[in-house]
Amino acid sequence: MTASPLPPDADWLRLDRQICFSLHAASRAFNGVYRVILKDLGLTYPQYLVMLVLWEQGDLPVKALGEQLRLDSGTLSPLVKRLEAAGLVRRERSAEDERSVRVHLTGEGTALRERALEVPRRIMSATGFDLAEVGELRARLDQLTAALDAAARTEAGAGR
Amino acid sequence: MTASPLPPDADWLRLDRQICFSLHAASRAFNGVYRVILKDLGLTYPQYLVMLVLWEQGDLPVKALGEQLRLDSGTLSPLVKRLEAAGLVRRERSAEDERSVRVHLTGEGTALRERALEVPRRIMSATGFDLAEVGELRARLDQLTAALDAAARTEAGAGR
DNA sequence: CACGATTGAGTTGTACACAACTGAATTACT
DNA sequence: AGTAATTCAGTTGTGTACAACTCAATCGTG
Repeated sequence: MTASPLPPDADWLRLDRQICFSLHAASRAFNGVYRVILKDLGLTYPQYLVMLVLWEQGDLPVKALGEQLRLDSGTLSPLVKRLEAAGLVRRERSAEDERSVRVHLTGEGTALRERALEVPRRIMSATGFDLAEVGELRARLDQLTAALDAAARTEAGAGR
Repeated sequence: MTASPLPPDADWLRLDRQICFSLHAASRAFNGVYRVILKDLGLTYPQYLVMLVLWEQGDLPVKALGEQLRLDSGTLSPLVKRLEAAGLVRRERSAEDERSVRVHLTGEGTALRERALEVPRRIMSATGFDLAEVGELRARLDQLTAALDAAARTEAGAGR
């Protein structure tokens, strides 16, 4: 059947290409700008995220880092090892719970914060957005993430 | 000096953590939902993007695929090879330009489109957004991407 | 026609991201 | 107390991303 060149569903495929491509592209573009700006600091974008959390909240177990950044140990373990190799953090087995590993900032890691302070402004200016627009976009994205996370759990078994 | 616990710049670092984390998380959440839905089709999210372009536009050289998806040959070459290994596409050296490789859909690759038609609706429902909201977000993201791309080129030499 | 520059695909090396797994430590339950 | 279930970090394997590079084919210019 269906020799029609463009079934009605084709419009949906086109739309899907557009939206998922837009998000994918935006994420990679963001990543690219951070890559350029963070090169001076010797950090990658995910490494910068980890450092931001540590600067804000101090030493944390790997587990807590993973919860805040939604990264699992498979991603975080080697990443933190690279930060350690760079001399920015130290890893220490917790005394109370031998399973847990706390990530500590070194002096060098703490000092790097001073140089990182200019990063956000450079990013903001790169987006061309003002504070309100950034806030609005962020709210939208968080809403989207929440919906997608909820759906991911449901979809796992559904769809058949 | 500066024993003050939170310099004014700290607010910017916090904001930066929020916005870049939001985008990062949204992108990964989107990826996660696609991963679940595309598992039935045996495709990853980037592979699905390639198939969408091929379904829409027919056979294309690797170069054209890369331009549309903003992926370079380092990413695309192995990806297309995996699609070929899965029997969905064929690669053929172009006759006119021996440097160029055209990616052709196989019968199996073309047939897969039928099964992919339900993907967009499942994604849409997972987002919890309606058509207008998706369109608005997409416009915002494209605007952001354009600004970031322009800035990336400028920032390369600037910032010093 | 010749030759240097450019182009298209592919390779190499590094760094995420994540599923699936391992192993050790801790907790829960009986 | 003693064992099963859980938790935390780490490892392994696959698949992107992307910079930097190679190599062959093609183009541009003299």
